[in-house]
Amino acid sequence: MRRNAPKSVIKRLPVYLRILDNLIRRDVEIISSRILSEETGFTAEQIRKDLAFFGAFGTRGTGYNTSYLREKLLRIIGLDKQTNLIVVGAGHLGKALTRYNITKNPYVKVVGIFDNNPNELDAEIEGVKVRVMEELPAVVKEHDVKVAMITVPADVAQAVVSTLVDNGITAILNFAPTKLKAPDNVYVHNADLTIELQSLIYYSLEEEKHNLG
Amino acid sequence: MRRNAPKSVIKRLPVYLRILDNLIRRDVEIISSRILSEETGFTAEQIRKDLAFFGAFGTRGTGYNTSYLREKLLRIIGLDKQTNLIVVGAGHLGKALTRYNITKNPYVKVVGIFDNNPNELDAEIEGVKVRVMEELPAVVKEHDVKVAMITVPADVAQAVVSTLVDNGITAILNFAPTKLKAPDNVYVHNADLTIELQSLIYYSLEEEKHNLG
DNA sequence: CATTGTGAACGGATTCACAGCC
DNA sequence: GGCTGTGAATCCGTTCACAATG
Repeated sequence: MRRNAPKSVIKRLPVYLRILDNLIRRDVEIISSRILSEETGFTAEQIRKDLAFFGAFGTRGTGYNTSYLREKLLRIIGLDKQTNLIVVGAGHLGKALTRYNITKNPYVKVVGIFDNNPNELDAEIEGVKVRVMEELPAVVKEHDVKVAMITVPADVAQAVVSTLVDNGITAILNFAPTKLKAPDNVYVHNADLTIELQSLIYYSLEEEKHNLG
Repeated sequence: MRRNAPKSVIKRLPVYLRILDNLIRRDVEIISSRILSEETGFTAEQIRKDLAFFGAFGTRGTGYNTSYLREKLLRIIGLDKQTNLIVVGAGHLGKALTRYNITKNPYVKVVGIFDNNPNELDAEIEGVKVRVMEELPAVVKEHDVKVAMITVPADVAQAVVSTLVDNGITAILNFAPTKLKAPDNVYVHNADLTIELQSLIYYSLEEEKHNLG
């Protein structure tokens, strides 16, 4: 196996994939790093370096075959086979995320939604029933789930993480506004909307200053 | 005015702010960078550098006064005065985000939600009525809105951006899975959940490999 | 003497410049 | 000739080490 891929590279791969999907839909068969650069906003060199990190996928003088590159990227990201995931927290955000990724992503399937609030129980979201936390281990086992999204309140998020880790989850997308502790062999990514929004406010004021000055 | 703050620093400020809020709630008056480091997972040096970028807020030998530092951070981020924002796209995600930030964030207020889907119109989310796009300019003007969140489908997102820019919006949080073009004096931040989820899948497989090997 | 604030060293990611190849 | 692939140079953020100071 090669050395670990930089995080920055991994975050760009899904962008390439999406653009390739669009290109293929429009029957474009070959694409250059320069055009990809225009579509993504990343530099052409950066795109070539990103792709070259995983292998030589292009043809010098010509460009990249869109279908071939797409296959490679699907493989690299792990989207060449079905990924099952669970959502913990069936509030508004949890429901929206469930609908979002079921409808937008053919490679990824939500196989369980969990919440201990009795108001949410037995609701069905896109055909997936909301279950109590006690049923989590069985669902995770049955569908060999490794990936979870957390949309519970901050004060219970850490307890949820422990449960997830105990049940063999290896990657967690955390929407709860709190720092989570997890073992080294579990990858936690924070997608904290409060932080995004507050940074945005900072930049809105920067722009305003700049536009005035 | 000082040089531009690195993006990485700006993304950490809201984290500090949240922890300070917690500390103040627990009547903690002084905090060291070492303790902040434990709470955030960032290194103590990094925290000191981040804060020092904006000024000398601490006391050598003692630490940082929590209330004082909180005030400073609120000021720096721009949360010392009310920020009004609008949400474009009243689908599940748009509604969830509206509820999320209204309930979680006292400094920030959603003053308008817009959608041209007649099914969504006249619905009320946390007391805010869903309006047609035609009403956007009036609402933006009335509440001096500079910040917008976009949760419309990818194929209409660029048109929405144009409308927003024309109406004086200077910062956009984009949840639509597409790259948006905007003038230099408008800050666009992509919060693309597809990308987050796909990167997560990559890491879940990395962890799995690592745990096996 | 504990802790901040900071110049210097380091490291990782991006950009440059060009060699390699169709 | 045109575009990929890549070593070298550069840039930028983090870490280190320590001087400054209440």
